[in-house]
Amino acid sequence: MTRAELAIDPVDLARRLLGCVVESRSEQGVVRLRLAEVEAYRGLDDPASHCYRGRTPRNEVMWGPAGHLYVYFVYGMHFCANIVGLTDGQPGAVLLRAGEVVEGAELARLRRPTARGRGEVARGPAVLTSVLGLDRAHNGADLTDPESSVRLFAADPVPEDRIATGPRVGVAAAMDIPWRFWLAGSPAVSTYRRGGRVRARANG
DNA sequence: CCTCTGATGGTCT
DNA sequence: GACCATCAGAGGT
Repeated sequence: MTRAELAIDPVDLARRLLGCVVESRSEQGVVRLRLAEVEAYRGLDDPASHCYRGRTPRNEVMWGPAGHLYVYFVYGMHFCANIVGLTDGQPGAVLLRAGEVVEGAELARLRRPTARGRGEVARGPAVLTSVLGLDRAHNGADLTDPESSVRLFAADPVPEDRIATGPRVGVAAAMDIPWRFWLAGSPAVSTYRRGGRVRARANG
């Protein structure tokens, strides 16, 4: 995808990214996955965002430009990947939470031998990130660069009635903001309740 | 089916 | 030193 296509409000970008394909190439091979679940983190007034308390070395990439990867380390052992959207003076990105593996299931399984889904799906942001083989070395990677080892490919926009929404997962703040989006009925999106905090409903 | 917990270290106050 | 945008496995409050 082009930078212009990605330089939009992160909440709109989250919806736009559903169905799009992320490709990761390495010496091990190629994994491509179709995004099925994402979350938007936008602006200085979003208490769940890493940027809520201002610009720091960690969140630097979130301040733009659009189309770059923001990869962060969490819980002492996992990485999560985001795609930066329009910043326009405000930081913003979309967390990649789940996807269907459309190519490289064998490699995906090799990278996550114990993950649910047996390599055909990547459920959860840390699983998705490791299935793509991404870590801190990929922080800041340009997804719009044809030479990049990580790229993003557009899909036809998903019809509104195929998109479900709900509160973001694992955040204590802003539980009332429904900035989690997923493909209704996708096998990559777990219906498993996490800590009784997940509440959502498909629109169609 | 469900809920709870240990693992493990970077980041910021 | 508290707080994590988590995962997978264990065990039944």
